[in-house]
Amino acid sequence: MSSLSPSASPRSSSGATVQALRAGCSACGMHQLCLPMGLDQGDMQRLEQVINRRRKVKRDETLYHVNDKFDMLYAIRLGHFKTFQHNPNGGQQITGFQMAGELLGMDAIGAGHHLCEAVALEDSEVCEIPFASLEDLFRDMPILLRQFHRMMSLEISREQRVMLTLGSMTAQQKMAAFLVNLSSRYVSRGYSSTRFQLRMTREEIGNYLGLAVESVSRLLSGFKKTGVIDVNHRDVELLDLPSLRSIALGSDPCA
Amino acid sequence: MSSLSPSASPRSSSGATVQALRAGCSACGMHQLCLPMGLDQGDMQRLEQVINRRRKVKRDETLYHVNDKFDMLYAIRLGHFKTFQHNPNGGQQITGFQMAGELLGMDAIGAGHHLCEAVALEDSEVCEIPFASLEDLFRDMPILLRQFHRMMSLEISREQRVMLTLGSMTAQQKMAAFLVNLSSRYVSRGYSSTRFQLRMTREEIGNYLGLAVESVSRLLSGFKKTGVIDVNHRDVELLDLPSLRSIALGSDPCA
DNA sequence: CGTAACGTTGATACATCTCAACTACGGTGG
DNA sequence: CCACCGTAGTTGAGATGTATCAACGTTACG
Repeated sequence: MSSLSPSASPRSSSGATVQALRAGCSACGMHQLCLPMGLDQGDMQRLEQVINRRRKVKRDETLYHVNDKFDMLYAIRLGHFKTFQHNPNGGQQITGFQMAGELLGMDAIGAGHHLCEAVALEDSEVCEIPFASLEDLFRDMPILLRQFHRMMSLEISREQRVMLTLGSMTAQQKMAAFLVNLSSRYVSRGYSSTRFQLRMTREEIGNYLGLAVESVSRLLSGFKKTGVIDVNHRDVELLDLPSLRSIALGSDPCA
Repeated sequence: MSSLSPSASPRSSSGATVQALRAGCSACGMHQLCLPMGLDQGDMQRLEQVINRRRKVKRDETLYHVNDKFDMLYAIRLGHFKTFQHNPNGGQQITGFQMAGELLGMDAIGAGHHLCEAVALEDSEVCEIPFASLEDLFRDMPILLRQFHRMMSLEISREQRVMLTLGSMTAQQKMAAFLVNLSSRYVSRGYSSTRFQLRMTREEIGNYLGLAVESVSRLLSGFKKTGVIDVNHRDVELLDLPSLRSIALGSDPCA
């Protein structure tokens, strides 16, 4: 593929499309969750200027590989990703599922190159944010800096919750916690808290939670049988969110 | 206890002691690992000025609790800590063991209050760094900012490695990886790569690795029997670091 | 329409936990 | 200084949650 298609030029007859492509943070539905949170109009425009382009990433396509040089952060504009580390046996350990408004690549700042791989779970779109330019903005945009620190910190605490899950929960608790977590993240994006589609395979869920595929399947079937959820393929409905929460907390109301 | 002992006053006949107490980052052995890494003399002094005091934390004493308001980061000057989350059953899930030169509290920036608890594993000492003052310094100390980002990022990738450990390793691999990790951290602090003291109990190791105490004990005994390590209580010697590494990677040379 | 990836369900195996008994150590008070 | 006691650690035997193996159903897609 060519690195720059002709239509990337700003002058074009189809103004609307280009506008949409050029449209930056202010027009993005994720801007209260993402890096521009809290910025005024002027600062947001300055931020938009450093985002050199938006990039479409097709399903199963890799956004970055392990050992790729780090120079960009990626803000997910649309779609879902998974990030994973390679374990020594050639397998992978998924460290997170990311959705619109979340930032990818923060783990690479320290090492200068990527330590994990990010793959799109569906056709997606990210904003490329050159980190060097972002650092320049930090100098005189303290609100932006603060939001960046917030996002890094939230990533740290997210991972701590995953450790808690992996280290001290039963399979059933893990599964319930996983569904509850997805639910709350969709809520904060304006979607239903009870109905959503799983963007990942059972195998990916199992990998993430430290469970076998078969266990994931059995657990979902079990939840369905006891009526706390309904599942058909990737479509999930959380019929009894409170019960699901209490299962996650270790008290099984249906035991 | 009184909040300020008389000897905290700068004027004192025992100049050396006071000097040591006042002495900031430049005199601290950890300064190439910690926040001041890469700063010139002047910048380091400005950083020292915002560190309002050093605080001793006795063994088993809590540095901060869950829900404590966040306003400080803590740089460990001396000693060891554990951080843990509370799991719903009243237990804890240890999310990390921290040693000198490492930063505590970064996970609280996002929420504004602490989400985990930090407890000293031995008599320790930390530098209190008011985060608001640190943010002020960031404005005109880009090198400091960069190092801060590095440290946050490294924390994210550290946690990802723990996820890999918890999610896809056998008990034996976890234990080997744990020892190898401690080893490498002691090396970068100038200590032996093969001889060190465990600062935590078997129970804490097990909790961290998602294993029962008894399993930890059996694994250590097993390693001792096959000659890859020597253990006596908290004293460990890694007799065959390469073997230990390959056990961690999944290939057991002694199987 | 065929094929491969995905998902489900059952039977069995096994890694690790749990329970239990015991030992060793370190601090404390007599 | 010694005896005591509680905590930490070890080891064994048995229980169990989850993985593994195997067979099969289902969906998506070329």
